[in-house]
Amino acid sequence: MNLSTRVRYSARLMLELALNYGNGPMLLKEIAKRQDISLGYLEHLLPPLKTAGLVNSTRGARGGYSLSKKPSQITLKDITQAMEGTLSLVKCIDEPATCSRVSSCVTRDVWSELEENISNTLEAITLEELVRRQKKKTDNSIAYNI
Amino acid sequence: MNLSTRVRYSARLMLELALNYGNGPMLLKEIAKRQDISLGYLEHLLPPLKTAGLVNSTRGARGGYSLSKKPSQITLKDITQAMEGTLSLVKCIDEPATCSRVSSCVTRDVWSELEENISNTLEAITLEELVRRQKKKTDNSIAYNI
DNA sequence: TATAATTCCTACTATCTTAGTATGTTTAGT
DNA sequence: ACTAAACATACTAAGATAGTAGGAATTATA
Repeated sequence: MNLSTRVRYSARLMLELALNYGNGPMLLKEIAKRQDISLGYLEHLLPPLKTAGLVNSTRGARGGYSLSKKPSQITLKDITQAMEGTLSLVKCIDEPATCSRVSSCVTRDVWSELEENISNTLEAITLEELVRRQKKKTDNSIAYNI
Repeated sequence: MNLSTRVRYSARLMLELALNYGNGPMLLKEIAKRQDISLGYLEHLLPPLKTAGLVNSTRGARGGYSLSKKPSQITLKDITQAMEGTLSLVKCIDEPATCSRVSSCVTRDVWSELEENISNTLEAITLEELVRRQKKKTDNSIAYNI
């Protein structure tokens, strides 16, 4: 039950885009710097996010990335699903044909319930919420430093 | 976010022990047969379950395994934790020192909340509950076949 | 039109995890 | 003694994961 680096980094990347929302395209290079993630690796994360319709890109000089929806309309579920393809915890849920025990297996049922639970939790967290939290942290930190 | 075979098989193994609860030690060979899991692989799952204090074993001829507590006192959280060592989704929660961003990282906070959620869900499901569900399924299936 | 900055694309690699097999040792009942 | 079982250890094959490298395509700007 480990969260992949792909998903974790994507969440941080999307948070940066959300923080930048409304200010035009943002450079991947800047995101890489702010989040301390290698540019080369970040580049791998964009195609799935684009395919899922979560980000827009502008090519060429002065290009960059931006959210394709308002931060309030993008959830952690969207991001996770974009990166993993599915939220499924066990194969037999998406593809029942792969296991002959499906109809009688109670463990499958509970994994399915857990998955539903996770899905709902992730869906409840929007980028807007993350931005709100991040700003709160930053403000507190500044207040501390005065 | 994939559930390992170790955890899934362990849950099925423990369910069998729960179904057999009160009838003395159960043969791993029989569990292997009933659940269609290779005996050799099942053998790997027992040591962590024993270490976690979830099962007892009797060695030698007429030996086998049995639950070391009542089915109502063993949860899926116990089993998962025994097999994975931790429920942690991301390393920075158990080991904050591994990441310098810990204090300012809001994604860490939400992963932590998700983890808490999963933990609670797993803790709410006991082997007793699984047995209850399994018997219900079996009964329905029998009723169907009459 | 040349240049520079950027996204985009593809291939490669090294490491780790996972699932599984194989082989033998120890223990205890009969 | 024999047999049936748990227990222990080592090995392997396949796949996933995280990451690097190198270049192609696109576009603003001078």
